[in-house]
Amino acid sequence: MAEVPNKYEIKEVEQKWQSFWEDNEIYKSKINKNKKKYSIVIPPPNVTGILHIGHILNNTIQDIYCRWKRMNGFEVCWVPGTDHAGISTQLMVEKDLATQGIKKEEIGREEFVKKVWEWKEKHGGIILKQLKKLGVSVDWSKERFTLDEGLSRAVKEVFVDLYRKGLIYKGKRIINWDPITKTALSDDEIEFKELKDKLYYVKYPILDSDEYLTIATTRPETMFGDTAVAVNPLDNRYNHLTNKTVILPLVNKNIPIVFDSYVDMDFGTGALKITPSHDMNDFEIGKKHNLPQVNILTKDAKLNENGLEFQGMGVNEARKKVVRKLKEEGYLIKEDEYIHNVSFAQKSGATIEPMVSDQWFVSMKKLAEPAIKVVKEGKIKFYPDRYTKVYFHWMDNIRDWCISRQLWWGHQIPIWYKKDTGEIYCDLKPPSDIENWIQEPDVLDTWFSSWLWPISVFGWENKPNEDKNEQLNYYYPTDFLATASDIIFLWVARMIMAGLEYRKDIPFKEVYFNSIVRDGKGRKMSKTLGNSPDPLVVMDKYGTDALRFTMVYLAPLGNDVLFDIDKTEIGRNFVTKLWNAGRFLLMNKAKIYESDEYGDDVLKDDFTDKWMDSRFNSELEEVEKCLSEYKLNDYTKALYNFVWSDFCDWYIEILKIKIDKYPKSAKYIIDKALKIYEDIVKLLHPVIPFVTEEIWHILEEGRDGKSVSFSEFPEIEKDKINSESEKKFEIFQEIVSGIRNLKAENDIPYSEKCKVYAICSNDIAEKTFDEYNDYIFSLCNLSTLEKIKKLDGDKYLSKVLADFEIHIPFEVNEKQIEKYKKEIENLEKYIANIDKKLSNQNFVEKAPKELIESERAKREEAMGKLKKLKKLV
RNA sequence: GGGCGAUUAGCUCAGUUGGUUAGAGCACUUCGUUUACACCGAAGGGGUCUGAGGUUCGAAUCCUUAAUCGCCCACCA
Repeated sequence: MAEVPNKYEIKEVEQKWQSFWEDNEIYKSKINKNKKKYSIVIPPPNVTGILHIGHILNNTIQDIYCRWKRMNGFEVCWVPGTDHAGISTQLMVEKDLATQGIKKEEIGREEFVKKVWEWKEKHGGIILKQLKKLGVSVDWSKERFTLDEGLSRAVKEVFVDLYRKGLIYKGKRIINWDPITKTALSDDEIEFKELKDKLYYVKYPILDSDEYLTIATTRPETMFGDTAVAVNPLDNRYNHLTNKTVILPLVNKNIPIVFDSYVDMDFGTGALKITPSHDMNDFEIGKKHNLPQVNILTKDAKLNENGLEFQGMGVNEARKKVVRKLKEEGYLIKEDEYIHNVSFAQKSGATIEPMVSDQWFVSMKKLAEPAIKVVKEGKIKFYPDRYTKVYFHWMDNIRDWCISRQLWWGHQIPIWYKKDTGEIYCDLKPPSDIENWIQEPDVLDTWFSSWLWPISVFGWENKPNEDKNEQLNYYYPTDFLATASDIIFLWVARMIMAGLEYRKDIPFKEVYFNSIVRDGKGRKMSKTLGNSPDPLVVMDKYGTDALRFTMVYLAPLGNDVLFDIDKTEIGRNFVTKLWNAGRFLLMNKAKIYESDEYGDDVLKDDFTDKWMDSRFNSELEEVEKCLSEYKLNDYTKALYNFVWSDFCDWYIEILKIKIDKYPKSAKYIIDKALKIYEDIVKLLHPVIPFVTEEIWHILEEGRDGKSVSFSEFPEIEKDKINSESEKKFEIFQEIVSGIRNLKAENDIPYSEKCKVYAICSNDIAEKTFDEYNDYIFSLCNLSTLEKIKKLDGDKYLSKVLADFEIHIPFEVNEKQIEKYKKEIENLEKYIANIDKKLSNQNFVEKAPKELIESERAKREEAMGKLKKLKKLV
């Protein structure tokens, strides 16, 4: 038998098993047609990112399912990998080069991309090493990267295919321009922030008239791009301005007044300046009225040659100067304080400038239709369910997806323009006479590779031959996706569309949106606040199992988790408790096995064993239910309570008495307990893999080279669930707690052995008492425990329970009398309440019979108690 | 502006289809170092469920409404 170490050496043990799992590649998955498969693809983190606390929860959830399914005999395949994260990575490298005084334009595209790859080799993949420490049971042999050869090929396949189907087009549109990274962004990559600004009222002179038309704007500096002023056709103030023209101040250009119902009469002056090149709505109005577009900004958001003397100024500087000039020339009427929303780039933080430019788009409507259908039909389920609504709302109003990015790091678009004719060529391979062509310089949005992830990771390089791709046919569709809810549109929805378009099948069956992790005060984790704990530090301090357990324990489905480092104590303490329970059982086993005084006098399963069998199987039922319904924190909570309270506080405590009392049966008693313990360890393995692996190996010799993660998950034995055993045990607990309580209330130390008389109130109490009075005696530390029919004399401390009266011979004190009185008062209130119900005609007529019966029973019980209590006062 | 979620003990949260004297963990109080565990054990105090209406024999639970907090979508210059 393996030696039982005293202390659980967290770091050492976790390190040992992590290496064992990895070195032996035990989680490598092979196609096995005889087994049901269970596959998951990891949400690929940024290749240069580092592990943060949110990753812990997300990956632990996936790991729980992989380990659980594996123990249930599934062929489990969890594919890891990373994302090239176009914008973030390019920004990072640009910044790094800047410290060396190098600008990317100086070294050119090819050299720059080389530098990014070097950066990726040097700094990339750290996050995967960190995930290894977390104990994720992924198949490392299948690791992929969104820019590796195979995935790049898949991206091209899809681009070319969509282009040929007419679903990808190039268009001059107004897009979100990020002046820092100098690229277009999709609508989903920007966010709005409330800003305190000014609303300026500027008058535009009306041609051939003394009149002015006053407009209100927050962006006077864009006036150089104005090509009209719009008013509402129903606005009586401006009826007379039909076919009139205004003179654009400073520029002295004539622009028309147009009438459009879009204009809100109640806002500002009811007159709106129209800048089609630099405002989303103005762009639409401009198109409707055939207005020209005048671009006034350079790619880094400075005024261009159209900006007169303001050319070369940044937007903010230009605004100040333009306002000053307008004031000087008498065009500025007033300025008001104004709070409005301004859009920013999520990644770079730049203020977005809407600009008109040539970009590539995916036409989404047609792709969205089947993707809406599968969710409607319940083929894909979201947890929590409310995200289906969010999904439908976005999908029903889907807009075309701007996929071109003016970056260098990413998949360059497989489009070539003929130098002389401008003819467009689109294919996987460049044209043969490449010298006559120029490739589109733009790269694709990072999500254009991510949306293929569940397909492409299985080796979908060669679409035409996909039928022969065994991996894909076996593992696709995947079974489960765990991700954060903020990428439901960016990623989840698009994967569904891509899956249906390219595999004619959903990419996953169930989507779990895990909680957002916040700090203890409910604030978002952020670098600037410095409130984001480093998971590696936490793992170091408390152990990886502890962190995993705590995160899941605290994270309810659909709500945020408030996480503090200190809270990891929950998991750490639990792991220690589990460990110590095992240590205790094994120590006893060692003692018993080396002595021969323990014979065959076997005490077959007694009431505690029957109770434990029943409880364990109910617990197992609960565990399966929680896991299949994705109630992960209930899964951990159920086991936490079961292990701590039922198994340790009651079962093991009684076991101590049992082996003392029946030494000859000790072997049987300990083995029985160890069997339950081993099953508990298995139930906990999915969430705390390290400690359970260690325990499993200590429990039995000869498990070298094996892993608990491939052992069988316990099966429910329904016939062992027995409500009578549980009821009896509850009555037993009632009297034990009652006596302890009575002692404690009266300052009788637990160590002081005292005398207790018990009167049983019913048959089942009588039976329970007779059978188990030895245990009651020991657990309460008594000198005598006697069953009586009637009490003699009146010098007792007493307690009336549901099934028992207990009495300790003692001088009665005032304090105790007060207690009785208070309890009598409570009982009277309680009974009055029931009487009120029972005397209510409506209740008696309408309530279900069982309920009325149970109310009557409750009343009777309370009355009994009351009578007995009254005797004591 | 539209939608969603939350509001239960000092704190963090459970509470299934309306029917329990409303639960847990942490914190707190008292007792306890009895040979698994002080990262422990035993016992205890503490809430009428954000406010106001309503439905019902019966509401923490259903409806209406208000307030507060949070999130998502839209982006009226």
